[in-house]
Amino acid sequence: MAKKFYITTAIDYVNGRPHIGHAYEKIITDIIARWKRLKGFDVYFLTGTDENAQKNAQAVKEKGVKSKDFVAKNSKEFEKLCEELNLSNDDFIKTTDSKHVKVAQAIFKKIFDKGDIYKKKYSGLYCLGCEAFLTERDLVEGKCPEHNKAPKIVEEENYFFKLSKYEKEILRLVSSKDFIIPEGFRKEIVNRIKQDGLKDISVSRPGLSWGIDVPNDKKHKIYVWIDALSNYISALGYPSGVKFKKYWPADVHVIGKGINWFHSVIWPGLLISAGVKLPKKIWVHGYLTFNGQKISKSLGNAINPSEIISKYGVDPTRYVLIKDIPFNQDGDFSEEALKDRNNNELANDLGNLVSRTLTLCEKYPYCGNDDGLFKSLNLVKIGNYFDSFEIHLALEEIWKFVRASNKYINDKEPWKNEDCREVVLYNLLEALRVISVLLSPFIPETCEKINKQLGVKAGDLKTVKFGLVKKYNVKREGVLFKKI
RNA sequence: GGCGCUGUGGCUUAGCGGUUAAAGUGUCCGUUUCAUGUGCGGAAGAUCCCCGGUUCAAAUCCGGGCAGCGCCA
Repeated sequence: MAKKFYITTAIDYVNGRPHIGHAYEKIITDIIARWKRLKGFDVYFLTGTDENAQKNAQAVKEKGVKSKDFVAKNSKEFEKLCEELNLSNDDFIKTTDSKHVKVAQAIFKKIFDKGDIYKKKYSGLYCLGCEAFLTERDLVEGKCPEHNKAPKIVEEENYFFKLSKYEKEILRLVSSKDFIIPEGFRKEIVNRIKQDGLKDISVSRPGLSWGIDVPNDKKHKIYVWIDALSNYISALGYPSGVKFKKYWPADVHVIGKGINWFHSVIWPGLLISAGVKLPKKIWVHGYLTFNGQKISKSLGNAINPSEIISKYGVDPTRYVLIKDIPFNQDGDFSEEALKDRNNNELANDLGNLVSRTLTLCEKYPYCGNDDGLFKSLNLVKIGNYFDSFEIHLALEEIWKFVRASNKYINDKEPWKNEDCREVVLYNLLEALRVISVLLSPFIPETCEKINKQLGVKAGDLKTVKFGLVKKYNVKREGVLFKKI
């Protein structure tokens, strides 16, 4: 039986439309999911939307629309984005789904029954924008620096989770080198726990009209931790669902650096208390800038990925978002970079390679043995890069083989060199077939087109070797990438 | 303020203790036509942020700065 692999993205707030940062996280997750499928894993890939956040209620208030309509409409945008990005996700969870509501409450109850949730009065400065209590030190001139609004003094009675109780276990967990990657984000968490320790956290909010009721206490709503994080198991049908039994624990949670603490500390705390197995890995990625500028609504530079995709195509969009952005850093997205990458790498290197090869193969026969082209394919290196989640380097390593293939045609000159023509053309066809398999996690639509022109079916990783396919049914069909 | 990340040719990235610091892009030159005005070859272009230290040897390790960014429940 195939080994399972469960991978998730964070769920997105639906108080606004998707931007390129959302697209980035979904794409890198999709690439890992597709790669694991190539390796023969039984993959489950989850993404979705967080619809219960207080921010949504605020947005509704500001716009004067019906909350359900607002949330449903925006959530649809995110679902549409998944299709546009050609994601291979197996499910799309919404935290307003009834199955999710039940699980969030079940988790709350489980932790409560264990004695890890208690009621306490709390007074503090509450910022509506942050949906959180702030300390005096956080304020700048008496205002929340992020939202530029004075916080209100609020006294609340809240439910608290005994996170402090699990400090030792959590510290041990995050100290493991495999749990949080890249290393820098792991250090951040470890140092913070060692330095400040863990305090109990509030897991409810009173008097809200929006969100999931605390079990047996309708005056309170479940706060974001338990609500949002439990999507990863509610989607699988916790506690008794077939999928839950099969796929949990998650192999990787893919998240942005802003929510590392919640996933690496609070989520494990909740799971330990609830007696649920822990996820194996948290993969933290950086943020995107657009033309070198931070993406924000106030700057008005939030870029709509749908527009980019419809303008340039899904694969150039996927490609450029991966190629330039390293594993442990922030990255920049610009249409200029997309244009350069599209023209130079996708169209000239890959598109032209396919085009010149197929033209020759339609004219001349091909067959023979490996004559050295495959030496430039380092599959081990590619695999290692994937294993360490350095997918931009994996892509670069695959590209070396694309370039080597172009050089190979030049050197061998099969159009005039009859002696080696048959063998060279066969080597090229095999190279294209293999390239198509290896690139399929990154640019799946293009690889389907290549397969179609070669007359082969999509292969898995076992098919990445010379000489596997003997007969091709070559049919050239237009260009793969238009120049921009 | 505490903690952390990043700083390599014009640009985007590799390298992370050991030959003349690598690749792509951009610029310039040459060359080819099977191919999408594509490909291939070559040239110019780097005080590897700064200052110290460790070492036979440092872009790479350590300390201290500077700059950009992030996290602080």
